[in-house]
Amino acid sequence: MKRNSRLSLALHTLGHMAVNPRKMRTSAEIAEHAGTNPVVVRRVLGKLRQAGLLISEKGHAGGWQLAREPQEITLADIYLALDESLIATGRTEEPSRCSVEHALHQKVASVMADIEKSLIERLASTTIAEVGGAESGHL
Amino acid sequence: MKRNSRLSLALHTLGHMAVNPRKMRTSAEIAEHAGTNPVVVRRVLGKLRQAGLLISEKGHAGGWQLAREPQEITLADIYLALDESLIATGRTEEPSRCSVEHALHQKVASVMADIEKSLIERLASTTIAEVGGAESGHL
DNA sequence: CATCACGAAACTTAAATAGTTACGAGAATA
DNA sequence: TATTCTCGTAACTATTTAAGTTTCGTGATG
Ligand code: FES
Ligand code: FES
Repeated sequence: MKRNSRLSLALHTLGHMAVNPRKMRTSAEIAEHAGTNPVVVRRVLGKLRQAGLLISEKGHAGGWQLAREPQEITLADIYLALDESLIATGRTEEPSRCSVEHALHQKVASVMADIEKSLIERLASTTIAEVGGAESGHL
Repeated sequence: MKRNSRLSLALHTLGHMAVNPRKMRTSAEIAEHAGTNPVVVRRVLGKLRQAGLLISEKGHAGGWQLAREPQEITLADIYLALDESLIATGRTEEPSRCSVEHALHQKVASVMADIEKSLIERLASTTIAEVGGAESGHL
């Protein structure tokens, strides 16, 4: 697994959960499907839990589950829960003494903000129920 | 200097060039202003030269210069010349056997493609002449 | 022909991310 | 109550990517 895999992992996992929302999944199971490590899974899903998308329980019958109906969870919810903006705008800049740099940064930051907003709108139009759709896979 | 600084460096440099298009700048001068290394500057500007935005010349009076008028160079030109998509869509995926993953990837890739197109349109609406604008800075 | 600048290759350093190990806490089961 | 299962978290290692550096060759100028 490579870079920026957190979003992929989250989307994939919740896509499967949408197919079978009642099933309790352990991080070990999920990790095996995703070809990664249980701890990595817990790290990523932990953020989704913080955002109120997932519920986790400890102990014997423990594991992970959707916190609400699949129709009520959009791709934007997942994207925002991870707060790792795909739109990388250079970096956080200190106040530059150079006016050209400053003007540029203003312009680019403004464009990027619009673009991210538009990205979120697009993602918000699809739920995990739709994308997990007609599926009877092995997870 | 950190990550994804190539675009920043390119924009900043061309912004200054737009203010004073006749001046020949050496990579050493540019590097000093940008707080980086001449070789890094040549690497980045080299891509802009390949894209036909800049001209470089060797020798005594050598250095870098705009290949055309500042009014004819947009931020999109620069972005595209570097071809380092800010929109990181997970990664190049091998054909996945998992239909959920496949559906997800299709959806996300489609959204990302739209978003990038829209980003380029936005960037194309500003030229470096505009952003370098009313400037008499020290470069 | 000496100098200056780019071009490019090779290498080193630094940062970010994923992966791993390890252990504690809570919940169900026996 | 003891055992077992699973999450939560911290600390560490490994991998990957980008930036920075060194070095040498080439062409142009004076
Ligand atoms: S991974 Fe999507 S199915 Fe097992
Ligand atoms: S850096 Fe923009 S002015 Fe020197």
